[in-house]
Order: sequence, then structure tokens, then C-alpha cells
Amino acid sequence: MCEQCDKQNDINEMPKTYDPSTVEDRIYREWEQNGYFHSEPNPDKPPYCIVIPPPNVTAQLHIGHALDNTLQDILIRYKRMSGFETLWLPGTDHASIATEVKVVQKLAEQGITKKDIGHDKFMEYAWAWKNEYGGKIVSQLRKLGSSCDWERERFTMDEGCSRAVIKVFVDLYKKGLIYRGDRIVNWCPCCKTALSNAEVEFEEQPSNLWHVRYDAPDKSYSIICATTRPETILGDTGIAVNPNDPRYKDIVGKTVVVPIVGREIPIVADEYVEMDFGTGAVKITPSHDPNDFEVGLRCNLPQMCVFTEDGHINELGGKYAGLTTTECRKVFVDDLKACGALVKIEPYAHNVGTCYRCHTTIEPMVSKQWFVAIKSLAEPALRAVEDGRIKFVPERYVQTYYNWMRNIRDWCISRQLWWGHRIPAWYCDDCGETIVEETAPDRCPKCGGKLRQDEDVLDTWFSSGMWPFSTLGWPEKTEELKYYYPTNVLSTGYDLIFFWIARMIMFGLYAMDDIPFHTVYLHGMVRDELGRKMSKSLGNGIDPLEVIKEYGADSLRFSLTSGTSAGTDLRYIPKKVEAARNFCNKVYNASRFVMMNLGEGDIGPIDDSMLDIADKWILQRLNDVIRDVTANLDSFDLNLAVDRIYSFIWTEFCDWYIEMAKPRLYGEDEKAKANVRSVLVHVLGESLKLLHPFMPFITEDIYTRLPNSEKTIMLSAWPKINGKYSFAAEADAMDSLMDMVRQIRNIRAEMNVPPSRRAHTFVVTTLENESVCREAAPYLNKLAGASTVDVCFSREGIDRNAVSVVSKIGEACIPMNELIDIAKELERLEKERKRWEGEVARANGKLSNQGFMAKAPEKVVEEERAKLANAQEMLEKLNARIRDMQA
RNA sequence: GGGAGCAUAGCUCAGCUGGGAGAGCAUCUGCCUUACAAGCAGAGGGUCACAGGUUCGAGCCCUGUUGUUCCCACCA
Repeated sequence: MCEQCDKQNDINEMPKTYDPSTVEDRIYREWEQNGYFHSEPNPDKPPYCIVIPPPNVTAQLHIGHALDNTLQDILIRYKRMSGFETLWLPGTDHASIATEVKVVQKLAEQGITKKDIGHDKFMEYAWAWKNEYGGKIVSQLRKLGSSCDWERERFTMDEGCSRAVIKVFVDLYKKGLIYRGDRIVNWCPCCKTALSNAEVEFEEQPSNLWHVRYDAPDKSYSIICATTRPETILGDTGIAVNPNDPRYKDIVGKTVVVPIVGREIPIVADEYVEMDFGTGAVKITPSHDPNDFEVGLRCNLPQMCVFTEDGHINELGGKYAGLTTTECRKVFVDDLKACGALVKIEPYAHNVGTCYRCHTTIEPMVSKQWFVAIKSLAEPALRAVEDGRIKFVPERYVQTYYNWMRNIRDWCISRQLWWGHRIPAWYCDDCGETIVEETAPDRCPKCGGKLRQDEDVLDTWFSSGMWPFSTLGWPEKTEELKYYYPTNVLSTGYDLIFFWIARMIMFGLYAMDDIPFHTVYLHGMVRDELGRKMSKSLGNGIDPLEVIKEYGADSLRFSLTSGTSAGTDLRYIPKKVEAARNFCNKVYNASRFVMMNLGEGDIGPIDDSMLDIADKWILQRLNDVIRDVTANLDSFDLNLAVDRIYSFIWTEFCDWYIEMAKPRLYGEDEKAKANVRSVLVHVLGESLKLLHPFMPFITEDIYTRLPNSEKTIMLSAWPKINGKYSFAAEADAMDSLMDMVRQIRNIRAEMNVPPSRRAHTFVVTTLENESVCREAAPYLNKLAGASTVDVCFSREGIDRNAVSVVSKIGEACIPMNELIDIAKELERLEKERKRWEGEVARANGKLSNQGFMAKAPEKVVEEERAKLANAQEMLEKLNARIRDMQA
């Protein structure tokens, strides 16, 4: 151990397995303390900004947060390394209703109600809650490795954000885009507040259609209506039929009597009623059904609210007053039955709206609420996506967005809650004046009377809709706003398109006159191993912190990004985390190997004149992987990027290059040794950089220990393709050599030749490929069990019954007649021949197809010709070999 | 009632604008080869849901069918 820091510098002390728990917290602390996450407007660099979807202050980090923040951190780290002035702006959401529900619950446990303690005391409790839990989620985000600029952390109810909220409200009001009125709203009897349409979740529940007869006052006629909510009969103020319905022509305009209640109500005609559904007659309860509300307005039916705000029947319900709506339904149906008005009960599945926070059945009710007249905000927001200023990844989600935006209805923004932004409206009790201002007025400007502020708060999504600019300082004209706005990417789950994304686009365009972000990057929901949603009731939730504790944040991040594509749901599979952990270990051990072989002196730059075929191959492949990973990140194909760097490191670097480096590392040639060290360090370093956005901790841990590295990988430059290392021909030859190695291994395995048994190997080649084959000799030795390698130009003198494999650069012959079964070898060669015959036939088929020759691009035809030539050559060699053996 | 997605190896899933089917896990066979057994080497395993169509060429594009998931919607 180093005495200054707790790093382990002595290779021999490095344990054989990687233990993330010993490095992650330390590294994160160093990053944060050194200010690496901090960003300032910088005219010398292009900006790159992402605002975090602020987690609720009530939240515990769940696996969805882990996914969301991993994806953002990948983008942020990539861009930071690519030379952008990168800001990831963090914060939390006060989550008005969600938090209030929790605080109320907690108080209830102590036997306290909101009413008992009153508004101000309740707010104290709520702030205490916020301070306790708001800090928790933020520290959990750190565990993930999120490189947020914590110096800029914000909260939706902090002073600046609140100012933005109030300003937008007042501004919209003065432009007539916010109004107050009696409308039918979704009422949650449990939370005792109105909700917006977006906050109602529908679930199909088995229920009944109750067919109820309404008689004429003199019983001369009657009409039957079906209802799914018989208790609302108490509030019926009319019966509607279709104006064109001949069945009811004669009684439109007449009245019927509401059973039990005894009230006389009119029969009206309205186009809303479908003639062929049910009986073609609908009971109208304007106060408790959105459609009935509209019908009531059109037909001048009075409103009659019969429910209390906590889901009971009110005094207008007569003898039913005081019952809950559910109790009332039962009793009322019994009474209907008793008096003979109940004609029929028919089982019926029907969609019931429930509160998205407490899942209580929503009661539509008329009440006085604040609304945003949404159309004029929605139109520009629609256009911004239609004309491509804002892009969705994956693109198909624009359909969802369009559909919602085009059918959008006025947004109910007032909530009968205490925790949130208080509505900046004051009422004068003397003259009835309403004043909407940013700062509280002292007295009524009209009559000088006393004012009282509206008691309601705003929908929590009203404030989160301003997040991209309220956090950057708006309404002040800050440098930050000028520099970072519009932000670049907004990443979140597809479930937030309506709640949040749509609102941010509308408010951004309204307040800033510009889009809030260029790209919406959407991900899916994380499900459990069986594909079920994670939920408390199922108990199938995964605690990311537990996973991090056991496997490390890097493993969790990798498992969430690999093999999943944007916008689609993914399953959390424990085995995948294990695989990711194994990869960490692989990376760690590859690095341990490199460091064990650094030798005494300094590691110098690569001497290009000394590169051998393996070096050139890996440097070419490094260029390839840099090109691919960069392109994948640019197109948001993070899964492709991470899988690409994974296979480069594991397969190409570890399985092949490191093995090929060994002969030189363990050899006598000091110059060659020094150079292969330089290549190893270079390729490893660049690989770590490519991997860093995905696995920040292990890459930092290793990178900073490499010779000549910078102080941190997270501020190092993103790898660039090096034009010097363009070695197509050598890479080709290397592939051929690798093919030869694989074939020899295959034979040895099939014939059960023990690895310890080395074999004399002849490589029969051409003058043209001679030097490549000579270079290949040590590799055949190391990788293919060769004892000695002779390069020659003919098979003369080699045992006729030698096993042989053919590859592009030559034919490897291994005399092991005493080991092998000749018949078996012939069988194997036959199999090979068949394969190549098939290939020749396939290529020939294409090339003799006139359509193909005429229409396929020249490049494809060329490739096909090359394949054919190669296949023919292989076939020839194989045929010769088989003839030889049979002779 | 509208809209969208998915159907590829035993399992979980990749597969960019159409050009010889991939990964991880699992299975089988050898290996403790001085970075790694959380490893190495090798192997087996797929009518790319079904039926048509377009094309020189289709897992990919078009039409339809079946199964499945999700979103939206006021049918009492």
C-alpha cells in the first residue's frame, strides 16, 4: 500500500479479483472534491447540458432511477471527454401530492391529522421530511457514479424555481391563458383534491349494469336507463335520449320521477346518446360525470352535487346522507329492488378511474378549480416536434406525443393540498375582486378591503414543466441560461411523455420562446426476471444499493445498458449482473497482467518501425472499435457501444493480443520487449477510455495506475482514430493466421491431444506470404501447441499422413500419425471440403445470376468475386490434401 | 373504439439505411497453460411466429393472419 494514499501500487499486492467496494466511494469522493463535475459557461468550448429528471423527495433510489441515471451519465461522460463544456444539472422534486400523502400517513401513525395542526405546522413537518429524505436520494445517486454538478443542485420549491413558477402563472393569467371556474374534475376522495386527467389511471373492474325504470308522474309511460353507478341517481337532473330515436319521440320534453328520490326530471334530446347502446336512454347526472356535465350545459339541466369531498353522500342525499359512495350503492340498489324500479342487473366490465397516487376510485365532481387554457400552448409544442427541432429517440414515440397533444384538454392545475407552490391569487371578501400578482398585495386595490390568498397549491407537474429553465436561473437573464439553454438531451422513461416532457416543451416555448432540449431520449421500464412490473405488493423490487454493495456500481450499470435497446422494457436478470462482474474482473486482470510486465524502465512511445503483425492487427482493431463506439454513442445506441467495447477488450485484446504479446514479453529481445509493453499500455489505456462512460470506477482505478496517464480518466481526451495505424492488409493476414490457429486447436481438441503434447508444425506457403508466416511462427508456438515451426514452399518431405489445415496465408501441417486416426482425419477434411464447395456454389450462383450482375452495386459484386476466388483456392488445396492422404 | 410495440438458439435479448444468422447465460468435451477457474480452449444448438407480395437478393420493406404486451379514449 502507498502510505500517502490508500492505493495499492505494488503489483504483487494486487489481489487476483477486483473488489469494487474498496475503490468506488474513494474515487467518487476524489472526483467530487476536485471539482471535476463542475461546469461553468465557457466560450471556448461548445456546451452540453442535461437536466436530471428530479427524483421525488419521497423517493428511495429504485432500479428505474439506476437505469435513467446510468444512461445520462454515459452521455455526459462521453461528451465531457469529447471536449464539451458539460453540465449535468441535478436536483429533486417536491412532488406535491406524493409527499403530502406520505407526510399525512406519518402523522396519522402518531394520531395527528392535518386539521389538528393546521397549515403552518403541517408545512414544518413537510419541510422536515424533505430535508431528511431529499438528501438521501441524492447520496444514493452518487453511489451510482453520477457525475452531476452538485454545486448546482436545485429543488423545485427553492426560491428561484418558485419565482419561475409564480411568474409563469401570473403571466399566463394576465394573458387569459389561466382561468378559474366550476368544471367537472377528477376528484380523489382519499387525497381530497382535484387531479388532472393525466393523473388518473384506468383499470378495468368487473361491475354491473343496473337497469332502472323511471316512471311518468302519472305512470302513463316509463323509461329504462342503464347505469354503472346507481348511487349517482341521487344527483340525476334529467334523462337524455337521441333526438332521432323514434322510441322516445313522444315523451321528449315530458318528465319522469327519479325512483326513491321522488324528484321530477325532464326528458331531453341530445346527440351524445347512442341509440343502439343499452336502452338508448341515459340518466344525466351533471355534477358527477364528465359527459353528463356537457349534456347538462347543452340542455339546461341543473347541477346537483350529492357527494362530499371525502367520498360520502351529502345532505342532498336525504336518508343516504353520511354513507360512503360504496355503501350507498349497496343500500340504494336494495331499495330500488324493493320498490320495483330495478329492472335487471347485467354483469359488466368497466373502466374505473383511480388516483395515480393512492389508487382510490376517482369520483368526477364539479368544483371550482384553476385551469390552463392549453390549446395555444400545445400548438407551438406540436410544431416543434413535427418540424424536427425536437427529436425523439426512438422516433416512434412522436406518435404518442402527437396523439396526446392533438387531443389535449384544459389542464386542471389547482390541488387542494398544502405542500406545493401556493397559487398567487388573492380574493377580496368585501367586493369579490380577484387579484393575481407575483408579490402579495396588502389590500384590495379596488375597495381597500382585506384580502385572503387562495388556499390551493399548484400541480407538481406545473413546476417540473419549467425545470430546464428555472434551474438555469430564469427569469433572471443569467449567463447559464444563455450558454446552456436549450439543453441537449432529456432522458427519461416513456411513461413521462405526458406528465413531464409535453409540459416542458410547452412551457419552454412559452417562457423562453425556444425549445427546452434538442433530443428526447426515452428508455423503457425495468421489470423483474419474469417480466412483471416491479411493485411493492409483489415484493419483487430490486434494491440497486444492495446490488451495488455486492457487485459494484459498474456491474449494475453494465448489466442495465448491455443488450437492451432504447425505448423498450428490459428485465433485471441477476445472472447478467454476475456476467458484468466477471467482465470487471477480466478488465482488472488484463490490467494486472500489463502492469506486472512493465519492467523497470519508463514506458516510451511506440516505435512504429518495430511493429509486428500482431501489433499492427491490434492497432487496426483499436481504430475500428474507436470508430464504432463513437458512432454508436452519437446515435444513442448505447447498448451497441457497450457490447462493442466489451468484445474488443475480452476477445480481441485479452484472448488474442495479450497472448500474442507473451512470447516477446518473456523473450530476450529487450527492444522488442519494450515496444510490446508500449503497445499494451497504449491499447489498454485507450480501451479504458472507451469503457469509462459505462464503467467509470474500475476504469478510473486502473487508468490512473498506468504509466504516463493523466490525473483522471474522466477528463482525458476521448480516443481518436489514428491514421498512422491503418493496417488493412496486415489485419487481414492476422485474421488468416487466427483462423489457422483455431483450426489447429479444433483438431487437437477433437483428437484429444493434450495441451502439453507439442507438435512439430510445417507451414507450407508461397513466396508472397513467406514473411508473414515467419512472423506467425512464435504465435503458432504459443497458441496452437507447436513445438517448432518450419516454413517451406512444398509438402515434400512432410509425412503424408500429417494433419493439415488450410488458410489464406498457407497450409499448416502437423505430423502426428501416431496420434490420430487417419479415417477420422479424412472425414474431417471431407467436412471442410463440403463447406468450401458450398461456398463456391453460393458465390457462383450469385455471380452467374444476370439480375445480380446487372443490378447489384459494383462493390457487392467485387466482394462476391473475391469470396469466390478465395473459396476456390481453399477448395483446391483441400482436394490436393485429400488426394494425398488417400494415396 | 383508436394507436404503438413485440414474436430470432433451451433462457434473456442484440441485429445500423435489405448483401453469407449474433451475444450473454445454460448445455456438452478437454484443460488449475506463471493476468484472470468470476478463467482458457473446443463443440452442439435457429424454416428469424404464419401466409402471401416487392426485389437480382428479405430477419430487415409491403399486405394479411395468429399470439402477446403497452398506451390513449366519455359510450351510460
